[in-house]
Amino acid sequence: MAAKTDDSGPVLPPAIESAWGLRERPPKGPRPGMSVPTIVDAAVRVADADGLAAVSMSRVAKELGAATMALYRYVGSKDELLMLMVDSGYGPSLGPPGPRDDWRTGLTRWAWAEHEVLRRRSWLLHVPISGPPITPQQLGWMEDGLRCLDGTALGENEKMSVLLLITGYVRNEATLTSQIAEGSRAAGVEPAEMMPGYARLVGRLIDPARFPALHRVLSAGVLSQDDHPDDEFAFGLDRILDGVEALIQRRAG
Amino acid sequence: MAAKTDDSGPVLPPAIESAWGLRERPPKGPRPGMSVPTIVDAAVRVADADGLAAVSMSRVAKELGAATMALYRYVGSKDELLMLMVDSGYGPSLGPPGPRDDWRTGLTRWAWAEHEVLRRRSWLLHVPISGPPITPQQLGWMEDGLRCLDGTALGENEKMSVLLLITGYVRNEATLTSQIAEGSRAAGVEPAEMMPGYARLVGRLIDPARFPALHRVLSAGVLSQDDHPDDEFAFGLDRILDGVEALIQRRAG
DNA sequence: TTCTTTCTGCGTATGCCATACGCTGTTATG
DNA sequence: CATAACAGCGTATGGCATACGCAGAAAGAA
Repeated sequence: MAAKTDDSGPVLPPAIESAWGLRERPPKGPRPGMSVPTIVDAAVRVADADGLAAVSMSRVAKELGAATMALYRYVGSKDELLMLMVDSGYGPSLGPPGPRDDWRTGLTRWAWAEHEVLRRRSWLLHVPISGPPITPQQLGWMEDGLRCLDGTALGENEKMSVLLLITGYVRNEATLTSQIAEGSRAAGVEPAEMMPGYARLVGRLIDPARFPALHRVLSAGVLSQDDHPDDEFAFGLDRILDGVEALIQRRAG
Repeated sequence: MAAKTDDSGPVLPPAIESAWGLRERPPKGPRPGMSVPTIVDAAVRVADADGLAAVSMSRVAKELGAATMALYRYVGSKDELLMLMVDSGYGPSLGPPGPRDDWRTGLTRWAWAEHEVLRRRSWLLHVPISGPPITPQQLGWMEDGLRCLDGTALGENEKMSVLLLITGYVRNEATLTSQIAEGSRAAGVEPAEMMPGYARLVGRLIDPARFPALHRVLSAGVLSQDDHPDDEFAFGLDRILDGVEALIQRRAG
């Protein structure tokens, strides 16, 4: 009744609490043979090596030389493990922007950092996200993004909207390129041949009379040429930041 | 060797070919008791009623009064069924924009149409997408989007980028609101209480010294107030279209 | 010391899932 | 009326997450 200023509210699963450094080792009982971070690291190792689909409780346990059910002493469910994998997979945030950087420089750096993480660990895109972030490093990334907008005249809600907009864009773009990579691996085709193959397929399927605009796109050979995907990313990002800039100007004026 | 101008290229699964109206009924053998559309409709009915997780081959078969394995005479795999479910779930596209509409009016209408579909059928967001669209109605939506940009000076590749940008935004925004809805249902909480609960939780977890910007957001009560989510959507959409407008102006000038 | 509590590790079992395989019966054509 | 080509589907396989409860370890209480 008197102990903690708990405020009640939603209760965090034990494994997540341990990610926040709360929760000490219980006084009795045998010494734990593993720990939440050990398990999460093993799971990340599996995902890095063989993709998210290979991450099963039994596979992670095997990676640790333990039995499947032993893991459940540390994580409440596979979903919980996935949440912790995301937190660990993103890694620590970059830290706040340099003091001389304007918001656009900062957010550009921020977006590229996430872009890079998702390029290296595309399995992060396949983890079903079930809600807003509650893990320490995830919130660290959010903090960094907010810091970039510190000097602007945006309202706090607008800052959040801007971050959501950008992170959403980064994830979408990463999803598209990872789909090409994974599709080419599955079909045993060169990645550079994926989009041309797709263009030929669609061209064979559609009637130019019913899909004139699409037919024009195909005829232009747009899907067949290989723009460097990083240029494509930078292009779209600048489009979005232009929109943000317009908003910031208006709020400042 | 001489028959069709086939061009070879990737081969389409039979069920997808049937969605394009290719593929006639074979001359011999018993009359089929069902059809690809029947199965897809049943699957969509299950998803509408109980969510995507409830869509299993056996559940869909039960819906049709058939045995599980009977479905495999019509669809090659569950993934194929999912692809067809997406095509059917989106429904037919709106059709091209009115002849007097400018690109911005057209794309706004286009984005809101997808927004509405995803609001009604949030399970569409949970279907893992494995590549660019190859089904008729999906390509119909793409055609409509391209038509909106017909009068502009954008290159064909830029038109595609713009559509990808917008559809990505629509899906992201829909994902966020659907997460709130699903989370509240899972936790047995009023939807309006979700974000305030989240804000309290994060406030309890973070150290204001290490997360100053985030702390400021929480103090502003931003996450607690219930902006009408449609306003939020419209706001972000306008931000993106501002960016597009800047691009179109530059190309026109 | 010995007993008790509380924990860890994990073997077993349950119930779900997608789907490979092969049998039975149907249909239209030769 | 024989036969080829197909539809329906029963059965079996191998995967999965995870509920449950037991055996033994550690640390405090007696």
